[in-house]
Amino acid sequence: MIRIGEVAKRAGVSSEVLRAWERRYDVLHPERTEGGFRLYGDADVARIRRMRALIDEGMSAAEAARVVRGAPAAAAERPLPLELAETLERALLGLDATTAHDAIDALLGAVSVETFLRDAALPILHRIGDRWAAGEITVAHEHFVTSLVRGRLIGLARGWDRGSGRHALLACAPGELHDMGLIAFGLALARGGWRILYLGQNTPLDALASVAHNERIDLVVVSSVDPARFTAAAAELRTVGRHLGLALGGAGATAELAKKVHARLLPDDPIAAARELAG
Amino acid sequence: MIRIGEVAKRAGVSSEVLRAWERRYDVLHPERTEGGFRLYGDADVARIRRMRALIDEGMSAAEAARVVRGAPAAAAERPLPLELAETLERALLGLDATTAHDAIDALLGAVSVETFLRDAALPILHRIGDRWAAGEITVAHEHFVTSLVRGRLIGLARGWDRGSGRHALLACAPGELHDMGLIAFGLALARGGWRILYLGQNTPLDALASVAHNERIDLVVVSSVDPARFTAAAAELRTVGRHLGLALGGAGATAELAKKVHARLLPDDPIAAARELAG
DNA sequence: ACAGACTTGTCAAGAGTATGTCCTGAGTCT
DNA sequence: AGACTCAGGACATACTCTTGACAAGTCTGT
Repeated sequence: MIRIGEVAKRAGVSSEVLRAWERRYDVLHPERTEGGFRLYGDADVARIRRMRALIDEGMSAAEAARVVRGAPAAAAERPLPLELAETLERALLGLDATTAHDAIDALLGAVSVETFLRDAALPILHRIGDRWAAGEITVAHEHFVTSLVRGRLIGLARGWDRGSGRHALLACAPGELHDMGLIAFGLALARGGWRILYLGQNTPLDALASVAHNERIDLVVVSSVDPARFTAAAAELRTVGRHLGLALGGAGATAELAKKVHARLLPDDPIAAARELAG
Repeated sequence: MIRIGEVAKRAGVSSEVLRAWERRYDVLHPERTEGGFRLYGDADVARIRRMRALIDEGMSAAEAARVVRGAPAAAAERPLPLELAETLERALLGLDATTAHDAIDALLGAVSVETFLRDAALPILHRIGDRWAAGEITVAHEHFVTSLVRGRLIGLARGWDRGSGRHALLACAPGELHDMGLIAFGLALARGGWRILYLGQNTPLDALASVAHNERIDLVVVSSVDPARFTAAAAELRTVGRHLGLALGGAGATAELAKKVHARLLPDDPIAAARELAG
């Protein structure tokens, strides 16, 4: 718990503004010391940053406050409606696009995007992938599911390049086609205030550096589920890592390789990885 | 929700004009703050952009307002607003997702999905593909564009599995990753009354038959831009063609091969192909 | 071709709103 | 003791509001 001056410094606003926001809008409720000094926690700092980002985008302070107030900072995240998730999984396996879309709509209405991704979409994709590997379902099912879910995730990504936060470039390693985790990571990161430039599957790394430079990228994130894809591209990764912020993600990322190419290692879970960077 | 000045900046019109349009035509109904300030949402910005696009094309403000208000006054298919298409292409090449999305919104507001696909999306993808092949742009651009446009197309595909028409299964040949044409074809076919089951990129053919049977598929469409992908899978294609309706599409499809596997040959242009089947 | 009517973007004036900053004197923390 | 914080009123500045008017352009009928 920190006092107002320190918060102001960290969030990049004056302490007068913090007091004004608290007085005028209903966004901040810091605790108090016995003597009456405000004490802010991490969640407060996050809200303040969010306010600032929204205002930088052109929103009025009152409006930004309304938005921030409306999105209770994960304070009381509802649990995932399991029935809906099961409906979704059944619909996907039954090649029933309409029911699947309706279930996704309902899920997104019930819980946050992060929860949807972490507790529904990604586990379902994982299970379906496993069942495909085990020969329990056909490749047709796997393809149908991937295409439908990817479409929805990319739909959620609308606007993730906007804002004033740090700028991340996301790409799958060369040869890597699994991009769901990376998209989910991008969605979670965007909700943490980052701006996303998404290049997707199977991205050759030779073009990254110039793009990253032109677009003023703060962090390049490369993902792969297969360690071999990383090792095959180790030389190029090292080049990127020397000149830019670099992070490796996905099941194929190892601490050893990350160290070798001067990269940060991200946790397997995309949502946790995003939270780690945004926090 | 943003205020009038910000809207004006984003949509490229003066705030006076926005107020005048609201007063004179019945196009805009922004909410108000307690103090009486207008608050606009994203949908409003899109409408304003569309108004502007229509006016730039030569329409009178009143007429543009009627169009935007949703009165389908002129049922005749309008030609594609070239400026918007150019804006879209520039935005895609500039890695500017927000502008690209806005341009797509405006285009879809101005013309039918078929026209958008045939005269804007597919030509742009084609040109960008050519420029990539020629080394004029990096692979990063090509990936960015593909990912963004595929997301929008799949978004348009919502509901294409519904209805009571004939049922088509769409898949790219094994190894084939170019699926934009196939998606565009599916969209056009769906608007012709067909129901679509979409499996997407790189679909092994061995699973098609059982799925097609279970889902009561009337026609299987396999697409590839590379003839080699078809010849490599000729045996399996023949099996499919013997038991089911089969059609081959994409630049890789040849009359010779189609005949050999008992398949129908579709025209190169996805929209023309769909029209041929639906007609 | 031309007067008259309509269309439409722009401007103005005066009042009100929104919001970051400043001020003051007293109190708190280390 | 010195640095920081409190409340909350008061400003200054930048926007926005409404109403009404105006000028340039377009259309109409004669």
